[in-house]
Amino acid sequence: MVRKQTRSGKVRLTEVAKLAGVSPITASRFFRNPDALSLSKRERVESAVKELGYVPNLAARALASHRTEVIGVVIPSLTNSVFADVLRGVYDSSEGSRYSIQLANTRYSILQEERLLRLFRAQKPAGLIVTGINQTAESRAILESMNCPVTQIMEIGDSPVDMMVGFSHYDAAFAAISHILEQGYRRTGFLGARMDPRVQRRFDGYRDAMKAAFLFDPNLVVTTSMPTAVTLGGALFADLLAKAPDIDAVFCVNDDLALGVLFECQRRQISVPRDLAIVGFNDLEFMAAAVPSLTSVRTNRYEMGRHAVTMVIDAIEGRRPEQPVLDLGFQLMVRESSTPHGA
Amino acid sequence: MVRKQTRSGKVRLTEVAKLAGVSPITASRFFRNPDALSLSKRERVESAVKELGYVPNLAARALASHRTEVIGVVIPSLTNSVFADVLRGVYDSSEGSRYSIQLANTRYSILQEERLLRLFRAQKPAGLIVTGINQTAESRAILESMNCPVTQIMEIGDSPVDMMVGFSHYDAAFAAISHILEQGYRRTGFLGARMDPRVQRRFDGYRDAMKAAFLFDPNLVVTTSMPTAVTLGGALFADLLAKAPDIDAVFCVNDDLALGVLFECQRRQISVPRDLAIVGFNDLEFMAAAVPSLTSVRTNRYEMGRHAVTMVIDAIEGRRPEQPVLDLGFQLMVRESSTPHGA
DNA sequence: ACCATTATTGACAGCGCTACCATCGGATTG
DNA sequence: CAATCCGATGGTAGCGCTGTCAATAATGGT
Repeated sequence: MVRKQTRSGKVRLTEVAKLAGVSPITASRFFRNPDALSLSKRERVESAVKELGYVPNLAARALASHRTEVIGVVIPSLTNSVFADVLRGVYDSSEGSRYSIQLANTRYSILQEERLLRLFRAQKPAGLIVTGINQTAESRAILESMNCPVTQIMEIGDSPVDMMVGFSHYDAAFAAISHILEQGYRRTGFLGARMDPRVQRRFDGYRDAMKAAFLFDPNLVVTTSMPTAVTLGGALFADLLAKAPDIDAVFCVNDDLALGVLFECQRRQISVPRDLAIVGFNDLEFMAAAVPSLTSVRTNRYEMGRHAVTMVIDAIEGRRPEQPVLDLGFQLMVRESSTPHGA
Repeated sequence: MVRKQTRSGKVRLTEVAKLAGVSPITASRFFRNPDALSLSKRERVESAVKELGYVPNLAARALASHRTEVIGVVIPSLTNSVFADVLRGVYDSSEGSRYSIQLANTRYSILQEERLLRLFRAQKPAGLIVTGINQTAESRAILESMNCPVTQIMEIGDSPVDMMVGFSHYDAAFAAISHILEQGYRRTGFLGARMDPRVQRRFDGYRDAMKAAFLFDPNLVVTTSMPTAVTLGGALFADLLAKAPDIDAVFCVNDDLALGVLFECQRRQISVPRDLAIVGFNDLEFMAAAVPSLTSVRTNRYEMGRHAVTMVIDAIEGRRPEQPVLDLGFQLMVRESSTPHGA
């Protein structure tokens, strides 16, 4: 029975209303605000919807209501597995809700970001999730003019456009370096790739922690604007060794680099952690499996994605969080690669 | 000047038409089929669009035209970095086109896939990209009823719904095993996680290659339905060693497992490749960086994403490829982990 | 020069839904 | 019991765009 109607062509809301014996507008309300209907009508509409296999026409809905049920997500990279985790959280949270996700990729270009935001504005999204806090002035203006909830993710800062969920990269790096220093290492190198704003803040944390111990030395720092890669970790480490042969520890801005360093050490017969400590960032799954296991800073990427969507949806539906900035923190995962005397 | 109009509110096509001195429908045609306009009108409309900062209302367009410019992409996982690469290709190809991507995640459930396809049907996408060739009968029926170009990706098979781009997982695994056997290894184990259809076909390739050499032994096979992970690679390898202590090689269905095996070998002081050969699948970036470097089967994931989108867009616009099935092949990347006597 | 044919253009009528406001009955109040 | 209010429901009028088809201008062939 269902089948026949479905096949015969489109079922409109009018048909549903007719079958349920209500006006189209009442049937419409069934979807947008079911609580406003009396129980009897609600049931009749519901069964009519089921019987006819009605599927709302989203375009018509958007046109008539001047709203969409799309949440835009702007991230800088699809390659970086960090964002894969965030996206998993985003999609997990959006499933089951009425909202769908529209993804856009800036490739780490703030101009591209501006362009994408302009595109999004034309689509009138119900909410928006953007990465980081370093938007251009124009981008911020667009965001503020959009008149929809916005969540900035990955890091937190002082002047949210609207809401934020993230953590302090500075603090995380500072904590990692403090741990290294506590273990007795003095000459800790810094390896950085793709120096985006968040990586830059990790560097600041490194620098300040080292300076606080009067151990900062520019020769210990090797960075590149190239995108990160395991191979690159080995290469940067080789550069670092050339500049500062006496290093006894390396802080890598991400785990790929750290793995590359570990492999390079194996190649050069450098004993980890005896001759060299290695600390990474993000705590990807392989860090615990490596031999020796690699210390890292765990970041709650999946939760970031989940919360970002939840916060946006809540705000869309009028339930604004009392705390617009959510700090998800980080955990220092101390493992063999930085504990020469055991953990 | 642009600014004032933009800010003042919505600019509709009517306004553009008025400024250009043409009828609204002519202005509309400027977007859908500019070649149908005379040069003078085209130029007038174009400059009016620019001057007013006109942005089309997609909802109205979709409602009036009964079409959208959305390409649906259905993949089984966001975690698996294999799909991250595919998605990169997908997004790269779609940028610059008029089409936008709508992503959906089945979590390896063909029932979820069915549900998602039903959702997509309601949205009338312009094209669709789905993963694999193992859809349910119902899913196939939906796909066929959708009346839009469909590309199946990741693998190829005999009865495409419409188009296909992928490679033979069977052949790839067969080639990998042939290489291992050529190197003189006899007892090659098989490690498999998340035995989805494509992984199953890799197993078939392994099994047949081993059988052809009269070396197949069920004790050499360890699989699990758990999702893949580096740690899991180590665990599965431990199981395998327990079942068959005399193995001299391991074929892993993906690179994460292979890396886990390598680490486990380091832990157990098993020399690779002298005591054990390791071969992975996909050729993620770290495989070349590992010590020893790890042999793998390179699959062209980024290109798969790119081609899938290109093929779908071409088909939407009436340029159907003469060859609906595109085999992107694979490359065996022979490295230290499987060449005891040097490469 | 005339007619057939093709390139351009425009008028009209919706697409399917919801915003807005009006209505109506019943509960609440003094 | 009238006045008031509120919750539930319906009528009307578009949202901004494009499909369809008719009208017109331009072109070419004889």
